[in-house]
Amino acid sequence: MSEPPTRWALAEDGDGWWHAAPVAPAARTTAADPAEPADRAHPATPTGPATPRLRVRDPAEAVRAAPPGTRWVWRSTAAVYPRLLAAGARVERCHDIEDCELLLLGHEGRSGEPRSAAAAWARLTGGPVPPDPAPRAAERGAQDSLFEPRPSPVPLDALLAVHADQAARLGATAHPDRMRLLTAAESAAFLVAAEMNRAGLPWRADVHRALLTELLGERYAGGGEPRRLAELADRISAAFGRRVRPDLPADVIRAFAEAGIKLKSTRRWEIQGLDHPAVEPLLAYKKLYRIYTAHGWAWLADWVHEGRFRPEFLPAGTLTGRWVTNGGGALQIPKVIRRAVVADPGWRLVVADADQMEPRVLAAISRDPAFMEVAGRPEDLYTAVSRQGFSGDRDKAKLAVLGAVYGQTSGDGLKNLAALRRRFPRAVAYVDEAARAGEEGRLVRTWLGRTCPPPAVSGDPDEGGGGEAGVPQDRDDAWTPGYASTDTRARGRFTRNFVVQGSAADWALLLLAALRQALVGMRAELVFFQHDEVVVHCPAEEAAAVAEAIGAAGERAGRIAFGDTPVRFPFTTAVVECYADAK
DNA sequence: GACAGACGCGCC
DNA sequence: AAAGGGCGCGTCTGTC
Repeated sequence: MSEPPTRWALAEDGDGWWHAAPVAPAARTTAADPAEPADRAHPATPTGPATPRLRVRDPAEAVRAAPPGTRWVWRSTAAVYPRLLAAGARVERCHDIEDCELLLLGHEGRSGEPRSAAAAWARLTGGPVPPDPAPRAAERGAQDSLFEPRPSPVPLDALLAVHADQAARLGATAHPDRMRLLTAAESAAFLVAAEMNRAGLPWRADVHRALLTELLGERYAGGGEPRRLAELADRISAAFGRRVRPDLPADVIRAFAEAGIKLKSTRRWEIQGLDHPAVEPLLAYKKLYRIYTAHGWAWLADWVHEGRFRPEFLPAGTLTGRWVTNGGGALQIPKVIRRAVVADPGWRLVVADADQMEPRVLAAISRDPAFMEVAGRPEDLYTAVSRQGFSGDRDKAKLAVLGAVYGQTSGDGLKNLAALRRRFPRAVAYVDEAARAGEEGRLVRTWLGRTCPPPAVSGDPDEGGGGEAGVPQDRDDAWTPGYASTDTRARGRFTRNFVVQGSAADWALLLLAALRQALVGMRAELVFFQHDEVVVHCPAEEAAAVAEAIGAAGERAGRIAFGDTPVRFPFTTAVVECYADAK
């Protein structure tokens, strides 16, 4: 495909009519899906009165009228695409105006400004800029958006103008090709999310219920905690010699204090070393209580219907570009509960986990020759690192790498970090520089150009805020011996991690886009995505091809995102009937 | 009763 | 052994 795809714009007018028209080539924001080179700028072709325009009741009609492969320019994929899917109108690619606006505003250092299409249009025309509608509350189980405030409609011509403006602004970014790739990939991710929301994750409520009874015991008719939780609570009380409510941290701390043990909190790691008879039942209680409240019977009733768990996936939900889900805690499903995720009869789950994704991404973005070489070997990355100055100790090597990525400040990690720095100076310097940028109030970007917003303005406004770089602050915490305040150092840890976690998220978007494309023509469906892991539900006979496609998509994503590097992006892949069997 | 923030813990 | 990144979400707790 050398010809860039046709672009059409689609807009709703507020009276139930949809308007569609081709986009003049000069206005293309471009680029690409991961598969294709960025659309190049075209000579201006004015959209004259001769341009065909569609006015239809059903947007799916417009999709069917346009050439296959058209890139759809619309306000918001999440607002439009579910309806198209329901009408059987899948699209291949899109340009999500409001997501692109968010990315551009961030890149331009204007992250606080409203990102709606209406706001973008207002900025373009000098009108009053409407604030963004409040992020909608999770509507548990609700299927209708009847009572949501509807965003003001943006006429087709306004949409076209905003699109043209975005094309120009993309061209003015630090790395236009990367930024175009990012917007295209994230637009594709919104398509994937809508399709995943529709498909749902296969979920066996009967298996889940049996699991709950096995773990937690029967529920009593009168309500209250299930049997095993009640028994554990009794044992805890017995150990303290009085009634203690294990789900009340204050009560637990008081009870330990009465036993002569001072605690700062009731976190597991603080409790588990203690010598007290309540420790064992208390830890067991915490674990089960968590399952009971977060993924118990109530959760099942709320979230699983007709054999599917349907969380609402939301790409770009975090600052770093990771996804979040709205409701259902889909990205925190405890491992033990995954027993309930079972493929349909005759179908399989292909579960693929990218191996040590973040260190590999650090290798690629830092261009550290030694680290890239290590990340290109066909073996476990930490094992490979451990041969480089860690005398084969994989755990130490892993700790050092994670310490570098997360900003470890103490413990043995620091010593290991020094060894890492000697062997892979450029890689460590890359994250160190990101941390310094954060401490000095500068902005950092991911490889493709997603930009971290400046620090929140709450509290002292003198921190970071407006790019007064170069002066590490030292205020409000005399107790720390360091050169910078707690907040400043926290900011440094955030920006340090941002460049790695965010660039990994960049890669994951490309992975999803490439995989989605590879699955066209198969019955296989993407049903789950969690940062570095995908789950595809497919007929058993497609499983091998799907596994192959995932591996290819990962390598392709690495090549498209980071260019030609030796870094590999392998997966651990399992073809299973039950999700719990994948690990 | 509604709301906000802290806590604690699940996942990556 | 101890404390570093990103989240969602349920519960508790204090406040209005």
